[in-house]
Amino acid sequence: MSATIKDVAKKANVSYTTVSRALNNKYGVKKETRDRIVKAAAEMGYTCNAIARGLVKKKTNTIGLILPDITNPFFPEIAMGIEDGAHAKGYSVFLCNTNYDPEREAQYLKHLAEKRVDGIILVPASNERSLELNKISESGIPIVYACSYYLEGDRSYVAIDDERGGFLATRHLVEQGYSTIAYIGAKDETVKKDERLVGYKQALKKFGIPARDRLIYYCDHKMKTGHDIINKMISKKEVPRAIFAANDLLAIGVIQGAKELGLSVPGDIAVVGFDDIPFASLPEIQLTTISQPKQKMGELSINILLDIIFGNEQNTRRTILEPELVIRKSSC
Amino acid sequence: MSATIKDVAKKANVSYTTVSRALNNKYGVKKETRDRIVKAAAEMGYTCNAIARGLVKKKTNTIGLILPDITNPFFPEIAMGIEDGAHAKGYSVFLCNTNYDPEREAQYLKHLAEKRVDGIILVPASNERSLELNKISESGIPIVYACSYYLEGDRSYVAIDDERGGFLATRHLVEQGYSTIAYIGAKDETVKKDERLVGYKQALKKFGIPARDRLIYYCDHKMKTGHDIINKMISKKEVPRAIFAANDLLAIGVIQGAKELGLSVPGDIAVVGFDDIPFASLPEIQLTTISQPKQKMGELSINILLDIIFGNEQNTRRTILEPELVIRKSSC
DNA sequence: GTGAAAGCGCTAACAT
DNA sequence: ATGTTAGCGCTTTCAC
Repeated sequence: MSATIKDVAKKANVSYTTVSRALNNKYGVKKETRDRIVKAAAEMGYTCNAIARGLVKKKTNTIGLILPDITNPFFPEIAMGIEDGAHAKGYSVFLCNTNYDPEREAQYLKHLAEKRVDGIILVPASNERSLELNKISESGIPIVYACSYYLEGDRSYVAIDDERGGFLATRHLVEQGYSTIAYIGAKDETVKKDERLVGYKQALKKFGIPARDRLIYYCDHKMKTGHDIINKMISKKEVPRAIFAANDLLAIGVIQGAKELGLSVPGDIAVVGFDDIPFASLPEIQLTTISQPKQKMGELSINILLDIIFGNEQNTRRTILEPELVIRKSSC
Repeated sequence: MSATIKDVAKKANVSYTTVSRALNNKYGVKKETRDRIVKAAAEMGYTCNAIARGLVKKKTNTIGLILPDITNPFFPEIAMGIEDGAHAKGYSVFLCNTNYDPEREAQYLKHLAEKRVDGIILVPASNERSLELNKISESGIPIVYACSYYLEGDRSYVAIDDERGGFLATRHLVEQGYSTIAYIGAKDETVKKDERLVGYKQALKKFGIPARDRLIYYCDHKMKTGHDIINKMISKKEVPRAIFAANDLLAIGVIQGAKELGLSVPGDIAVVGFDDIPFASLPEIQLTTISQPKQKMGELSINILLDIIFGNEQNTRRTILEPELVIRKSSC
């Protein structure tokens, strides 16, 4: 189909080794020859075959980015930072959207391994450590975990202190005078506890407020879920005075549902979210939330991964960033 | 590093061709032998090298997705549909974020060609037809254009009728009794006119309202820009009674800016957007907008591309979807 | 400064 | 039903 290095060689009257050298700007090619080769290549519309190169160099200049849900505005911010950093160093990135499905995550890991990516940035779908993940780790493909961390093993990660975030959010609500504070967040029955929930409980404990199970709602991460939960609370006549939602989408869903039910926020119910997605700051929403440095997390993830790939790093670099409470109207 | 087909062959006491056959479920391998091979492969943690396979098959099971800005919630919806469809058929997708930079788009096209992707879905950064694009077209890599179309050439595309959308938006504002209607949208001095602007002018003309240049603002696609534009209007004392913004992010920025300035929407100024991103429907925003069938566009794009790749299609399939006016409070 | 030859890990004829 | 051989398009020794 498209011209190969041999075609160019023929046209320029040199061996194809020389073409390779010339096109890769290596030493030992006379300027004159090089020019002739470059010209010939351009005329033929030669495009280097990165697949063939990858096969011999055992390096594809490609990484994989596995994340749960690209339609949650939190993730595009991170993905953008990663893609940007990767592109700047000549790397391409495979986008893998797991939809929070561990099985699908495992499939992606397998595919990425087959495609011989140079590294993977993984925002896990769950806290379960899949078999596939173990295989990848053994295979030697560097993985950087983003937005999540495990303390065991020799993993590199970039995350924020979720527990601290949960604590800050809850403390803020307590300080606003609330004592009936509900928590809604993703269910996670596996090894690692949900750190945000841990922070929530910690704050309650610190202020002498008993943590009640009926105030804790496990759910998924969608806006509609937040909306539905507040409706459920109403129908059960169990509407708390304040809610800490483990992500902004849930929180915005709660606000939406509340307003539809004629409840005022924060008048009837105070809401705090988590993430600080761009829409949280809209004047119409004004969501108090725990801010994550999204861009920085993206940049750090890719930089660390590339460091590992280039061998500048041991395969373990752990970074935990500080969450920040951003106070807006939804809680005051 | 990782085991190859030859290693497996040695372990299973067969030739490596047989291993290839067995692992690819081809005919002509005794069940017994196959089982032995599969077992050996599993024990050695063999992972097929898709790079090597790609080299011989001239097929990578990989596509490229080039889009302008993944942080604009319009695009993740489309990207999700595409990624989903691709994954279902065993394809991986490269995410390429151009940030509306045609030069960067050209770079991506080149990289994707080098990586020998089987096809490309392109949401163009501009209406300019780059040299790189011509090269790709010639090279035979199938391209499906999404959210944008050109009538010349033999291109496949999936888009909505932007002109019709612009018309619907503007007509709606006219019907609400407005006659001073501003347009804000991306600047596009190139070949193809901005169809949404064309629709805007068409509607004005139809209702006998003169189109005034000073009511037309060219800008980028960011929320902050909408915010800034309304401020600029105020300081020039040129605030129109209604604004048609060519995308929702701009529109939401306008609403945000207006509220900050103490203007009520739609009381002082009516706003209509374009895209119908998920946040447009929030009770706090209630943005009247032109809805694009995002998920459908994503699905169609990938299906058409795969059809072309599989050879079920000639390399030209054009789909133009209907935009739909969604009336909410920002305009009434 | 340039060329010849080997080989990356796989698939696809062509044998047997 | 299995093995042999020849590449895919490139980089990388090792010669000259």
